[in-house]
Amino acid sequence: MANDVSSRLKAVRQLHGLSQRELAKRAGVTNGMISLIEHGRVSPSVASLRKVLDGIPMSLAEFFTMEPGGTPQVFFAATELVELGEGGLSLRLVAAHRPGRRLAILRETYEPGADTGSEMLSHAGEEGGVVVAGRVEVTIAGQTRVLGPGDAYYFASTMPHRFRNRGRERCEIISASSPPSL
Amino acid sequence: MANDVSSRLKAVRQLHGLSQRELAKRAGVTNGMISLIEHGRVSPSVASLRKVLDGIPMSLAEFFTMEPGGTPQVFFAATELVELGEGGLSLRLVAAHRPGRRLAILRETYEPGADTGSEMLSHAGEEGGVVVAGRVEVTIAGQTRVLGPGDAYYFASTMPHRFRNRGRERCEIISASSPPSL
DNA sequence: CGGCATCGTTTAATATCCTAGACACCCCGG
DNA sequence: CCGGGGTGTCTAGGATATTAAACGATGCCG
Repeated sequence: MANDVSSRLKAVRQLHGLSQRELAKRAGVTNGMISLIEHGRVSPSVASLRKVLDGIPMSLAEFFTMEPGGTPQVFFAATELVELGEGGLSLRLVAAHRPGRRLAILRETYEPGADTGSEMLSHAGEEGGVVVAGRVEVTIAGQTRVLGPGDAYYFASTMPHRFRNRGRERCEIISASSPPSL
Repeated sequence: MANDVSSRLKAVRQLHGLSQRELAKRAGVTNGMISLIEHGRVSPSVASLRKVLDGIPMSLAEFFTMEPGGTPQVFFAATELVELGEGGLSLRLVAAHRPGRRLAILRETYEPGADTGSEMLSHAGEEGGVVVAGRVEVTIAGQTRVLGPGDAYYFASTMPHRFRNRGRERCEIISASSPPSL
């Protein structure tokens, strides 16, 4: 019910504090049309919807991607220990209890010798991160590099990848992936 | 050129190895309509486009989000200084030069007194982050909290939000948002 | 109370989309 | 040479979206 164009548009318009007429004027369409759309009495053409969203402004991608009034909660989120890894690898997931999220944000801690495993990881989506402390050896699609504090990485998760701490001090990374791989 | 519905649909259809007629049959529309859309001679209604995409199948969000012909590269990414903020706020974006990414990963530094501004931010998508150093006052949809090292947050970006460093030391956050707000 | 502003809704006429069906083309097998 | 099956394109007419303008409801001020 909150997944169709009508509800989304109404939600988005009200969130930006615009009246039907005001939005219509900015978008260069009529107020009546906005009323009809928001009531689901018509299904606007993509061209019209784009014009309307330009008045907000918001892209079509944003519009269809956004979480419609669903349950957009506020979180001062806890980080939850997720698990695993052959010794010395610990992952803490931000907002783990929130299913349906678009993002997985992780605090990864690699003790000396920790390793994501000898067989390369590969999954859908994209991911990236920033090294906060220590050093880590990153291998992506055959290329290997050692990253230190302040260094960053970003890649399509379909590329085979592996992380190892070959140094002597603990390494910490903040990473994110979308869609969530955890 | 590759940003309108016509090019996107054609790309997506061919990527799935479907002819206009075959897609039309699966979607329950006519082949002529698909031809018209792919030529930009009409701008389909959202309802029609949804029906067409159901035949792929693909959601509207995916359709408008996807990078047509994108080449997802591997990155040991540089962080690029983005700008701004009333004094003392600096943002470093990971893989800034990669358009069409699904994620924006930021290294945010708040000098004492730095502030995202008195008028609340609000946009599509979701975002979250982890505080790496210092303290920051976060206000989301009316609720205010002070977060320190190791604390995390996560929320729908449509909620009005604001970040301020009211302490005496520099604060650093690693954050991520999807779809990218920068 | 009346007057004036805003709001969202509705209606008749017009512009646009969408369908059904024909058309032109190409390739392969008779 | 003439079918048959595939492709994408085009046109006429019915279906639907969109406009322009009127309507009723609310709130505020004199």
